[in-house]
Amino acid sequence: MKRKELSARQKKMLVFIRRFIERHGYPPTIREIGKAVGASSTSVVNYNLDRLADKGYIERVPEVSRGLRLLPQSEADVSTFPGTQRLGIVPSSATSLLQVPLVGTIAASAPVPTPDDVGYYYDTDDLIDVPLHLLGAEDAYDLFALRVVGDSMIDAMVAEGDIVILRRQTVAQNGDMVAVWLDERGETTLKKYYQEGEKVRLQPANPTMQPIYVPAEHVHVQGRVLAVLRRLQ
Amino acid sequence: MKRKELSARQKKMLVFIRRFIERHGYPPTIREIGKAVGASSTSVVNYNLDRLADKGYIERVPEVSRGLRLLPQSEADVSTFPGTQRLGIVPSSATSLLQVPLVGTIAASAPVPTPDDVGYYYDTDDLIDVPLHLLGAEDAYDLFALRVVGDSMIDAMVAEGDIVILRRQTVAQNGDMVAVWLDERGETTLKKYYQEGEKVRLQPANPTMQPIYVPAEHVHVQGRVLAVLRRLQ
DNA sequence: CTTGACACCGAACATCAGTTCGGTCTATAA
DNA sequence: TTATAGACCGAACTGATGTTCGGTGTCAAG
Repeated sequence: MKRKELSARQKKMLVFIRRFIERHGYPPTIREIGKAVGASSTSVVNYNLDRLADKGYIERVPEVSRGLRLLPQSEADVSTFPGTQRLGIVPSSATSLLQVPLVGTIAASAPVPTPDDVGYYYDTDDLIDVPLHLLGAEDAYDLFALRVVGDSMIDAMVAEGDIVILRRQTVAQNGDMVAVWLDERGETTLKKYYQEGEKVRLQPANPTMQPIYVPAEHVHVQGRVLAVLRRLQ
Repeated sequence: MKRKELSARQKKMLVFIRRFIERHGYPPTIREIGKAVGASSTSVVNYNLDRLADKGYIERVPEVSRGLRLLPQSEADVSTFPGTQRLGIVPSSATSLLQVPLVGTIAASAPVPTPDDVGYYYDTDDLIDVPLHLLGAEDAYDLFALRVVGDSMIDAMVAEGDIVILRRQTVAQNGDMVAVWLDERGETTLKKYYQEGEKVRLQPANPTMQPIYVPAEHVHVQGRVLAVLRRLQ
């Protein structure tokens, strides 16, 4: 995600999107954007939205109407985080935290709770405060937290009782720490992910421990680990 | 515009909408709401959205997909929706966040920096945001943070780059996780502390590893570990 | 018992809105 | 010159999404 220069039209679009969300509380449609910036075709807007996504300014959700979200542009620009803009809250990056729903537990013997996109999170009332700095430049969507049960994650340097913050995703980049379900073993584990041809190398975070190799079709990424919180005593 | 008398379903819907916006950056569709709250028909959702609008909780925009807007609620009202306050973004003026000075690094080969080494805490401009829930009911005095360098804390389940939050103290209770300076070895380590007669048993957090025993006079407690923060990627 | 308000259901319906594709224009490189 | 890539255009296509409407069940008032 490179933050490259924007064309005049792309800048206009970005400003319009930001204003629109502030005013309405929901993002504009492609046609609304097109009308605002004087694009004569929806495909032009679609095209430039993809460019904005390429350059890391926005994120798109395919086949979802108004499926746009602004990504934070700098550590100082937390005002683009969801929710803040509409309520006029402008926290400085150094002083804001996010509340992430604690949706269950993670253990070697059980799959990660896979909350359906709707119909799950909303009734959890257990929220974990997470400082934004722990989430890096990530956008703050699709985050959830799990409490570690048992000592089975020790080779990931994760202890019983730790809370892991994950982002729900089904694909991983090499080097990502991910929660994966291994259907052959009936096992959930936290490992670093490396695609190597037909196989996936799953590398424990503990450098003294050995990786395992699993056929790619039997590795189901459940989410990427963004942070681990441990409270002692 | 009354602000009361929400049915169970309407409450659920409201909570869901807030969460959804927080996570996605745009409001849900009628069907997404329906699925979440178990309404079998879109018309039911439509109906209850109108009720929520009547009661002043939301605003609707006709014939616009995801045309929902949450209306600001009074503090009292917001607090009746556990965890939804401020849509996840909490200013630090709330007492839920503490700023702890990052005073240096911790490595096996070096003593823990003392305040004398780094000047007075408040001169440091590197402050770590720590949610209070990670610190328990502790008093917030004499806290400091260290960044872990090297893999030497692996047996404490602490990885390179982790940030440990400590409280400055020179005595420890049995079972406390502490940072100790072992003068015989010229080494700093993180272990669980157990006084056993003339000796101290220092137990690694990793249950598969063996404790070490050190004469009490050669164990110098530097501080007690309250929390560990790990950010990945 | 009848009535009416209320909440809900199911199924259509119309249109809103993202996607795709063939094509044009322009600047730059070969 | 020709070739290529980026930006743009217009139209069609398909799925997503808000709306409407006839109907059911419940409950309390009359």
